[in-house]
Amino acid sequence: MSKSTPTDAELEVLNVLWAKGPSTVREINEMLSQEKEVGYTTTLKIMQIMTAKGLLERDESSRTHVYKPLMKESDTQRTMMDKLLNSAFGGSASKLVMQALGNNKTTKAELDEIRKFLDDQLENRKGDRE
Amino acid sequence: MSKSTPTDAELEVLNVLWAKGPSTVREINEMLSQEKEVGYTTTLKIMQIMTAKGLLERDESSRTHVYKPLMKESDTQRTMMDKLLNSAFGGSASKLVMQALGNNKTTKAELDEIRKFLDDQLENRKGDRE
DNA sequence: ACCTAATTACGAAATATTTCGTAGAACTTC
DNA sequence: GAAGTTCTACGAAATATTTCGTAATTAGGT
Repeated sequence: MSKSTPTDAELEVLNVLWAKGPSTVREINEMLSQEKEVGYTTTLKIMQIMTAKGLLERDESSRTHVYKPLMKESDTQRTMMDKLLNSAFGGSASKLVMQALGNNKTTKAELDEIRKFLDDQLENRKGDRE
Repeated sequence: MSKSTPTDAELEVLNVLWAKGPSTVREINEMLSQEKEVGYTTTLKIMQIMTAKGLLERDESSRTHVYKPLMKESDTQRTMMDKLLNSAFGGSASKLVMQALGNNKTTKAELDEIRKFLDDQLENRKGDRE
């Protein structure tokens, strides 16, 4: 049983929900409209499908339904990462990480942060099998 | 102009080509068949489409055509990384990296390798704006 | 009550992707 | 050179995703 990743349109909806918290279709559609042309019923339909799939849950107590995501952002990120890792990087996390940091305009602050994180990780492995 | 990412089926073909070098449809199909059921003409069609899209080039000098990728593996990895970065991580490479390394069973050897890489990166930024 | 605006439900078209069958050409073998 | 095998071309079905129009319902204002 491996989790499925949301489609592109679904992910856009999720991003708004994770950022703003539970929202109505209109609220989501207004956010998305700032980025691109998208009809109200298009957003509605996507969200209805997501609800049917179990990606969202909705509160129908008022006429205007309020939706919220059923998965945590970090879990979804992990699932999508794993997919990319296996499909494009042969499962090698180090290759992926180096690609992510390589030519990119990652800031020094970010690099420092990652290094700190890495030191922690290494620390926590004291005693592991090498 | 932002590059487009290959579809799942296309990526599977590319992975074989990057690993094995220029190959025939039969060779690709045999590799893919080790992983999953897939008909010969299915693989053929995918590769024909990829050629039409400019993802592959083929040598037709012999009856059995020989295909090779037109993009480097690393460029494709980067394009796919960027897409994931922007669609699921709000553009934050550090979040992505930490997600990749976090709960994962990344080996100590890999972590060491990444740290080395990171030190190089930081070294190369001496004199950058902080 | 009537009109208008907002909302949901639903079907279906449009697009993208994946799969495969069939036909015909090119090569092999006997 | 006939029969069988391997290959490409092509169309089309199957599936997945995205988009939107229309109809019905509800709420609010006048």
